[in-house]
Amino acid sequence: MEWSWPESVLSNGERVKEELMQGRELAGQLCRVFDDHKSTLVSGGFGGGDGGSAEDLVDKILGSFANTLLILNGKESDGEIVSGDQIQGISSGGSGDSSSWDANHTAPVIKSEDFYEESCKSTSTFKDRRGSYKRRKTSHSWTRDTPTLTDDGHGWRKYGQKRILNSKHSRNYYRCTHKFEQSCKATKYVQQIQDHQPMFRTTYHGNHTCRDYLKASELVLDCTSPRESSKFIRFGDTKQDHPFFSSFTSVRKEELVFMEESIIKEEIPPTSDDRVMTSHDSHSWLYEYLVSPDLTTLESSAPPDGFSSNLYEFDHEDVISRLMMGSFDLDEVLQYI
DNA sequence: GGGATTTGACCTCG
DNA sequence: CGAGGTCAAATCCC
Repeated sequence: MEWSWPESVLSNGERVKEELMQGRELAGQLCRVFDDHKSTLVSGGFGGGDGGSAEDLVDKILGSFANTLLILNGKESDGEIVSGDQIQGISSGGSGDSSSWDANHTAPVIKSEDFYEESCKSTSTFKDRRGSYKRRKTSHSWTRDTPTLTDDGHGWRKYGQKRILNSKHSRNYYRCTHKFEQSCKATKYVQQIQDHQPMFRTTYHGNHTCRDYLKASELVLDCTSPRESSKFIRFGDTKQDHPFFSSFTSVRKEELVFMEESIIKEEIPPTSDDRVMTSHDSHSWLYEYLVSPDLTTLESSAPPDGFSSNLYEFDHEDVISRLMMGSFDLDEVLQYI
């Protein structure tokens, strides 16, 4: 697999590095805040730390990541780099195939009021009219191609199926299980885009504003070691949900093992398309990140038996995608700069 | 019985 | 006007 960073990325490499380094530092601070204020955190209270309140830190961290993505997308020159305070409501930006932001979404920074405008408009006015809704025009969406229907960690309920023009396969529409109880606006639709080698394209819209209690209760934000904790953050669990990251849920080791077993049972033939992160690869990848004790030496940690070494050769879109998923290795990202 | 899925109707927007 | 997105009654399934 061969690829190269866009020129804008290379020229902004230092900025990217800077932003990511800041993000890591802030994440470390945040964990110390959590450590210091575990009891108050449970009751919903956020306390201050040596670098500011947890909320501020979250903002700053998310801001760093968002800025990084903007730089990667060459948006810095447009003056769209934002501070942590501005980051609330950022949804997407970028482009790509296997895991990408909506290409027609040209403005990656939007205000939170814009982001929630859709729900405000669509809820009451036409609620009693069947099939009525506020159709998304410039929706904040991103796609993901997988050879199998993988579990992204969220609960989804199918609410529709539609035959699409010029497409053999119908499109299945899903909404968040907690749409009504928690007013979660996240939706997605899944469509098979290949026949010979089954490939499913999942398009996500909106962010999860819900908390999946079943899964969240199983997750432990272990910040005993800042070193470890900084590499695996579940953004969806922060008090302040973030459109950038909260659509994905981190996956525990046990869940990954279960997922691996599921994949094995399905006996899905491997794909030759190395641009697409297969579910098997992604699971293994996540597993590696969870079990790898060393944040800084991913390259040196040998892949498990049976895994190709080129598992770690991915394009920058995968990096972006995994940034979105809230779990990534900083140094792995930096090696491409 | 309650939650999930199916499916045709309905609505919006390009 | 038609494609795409959503609703909700009917049905299925545990």
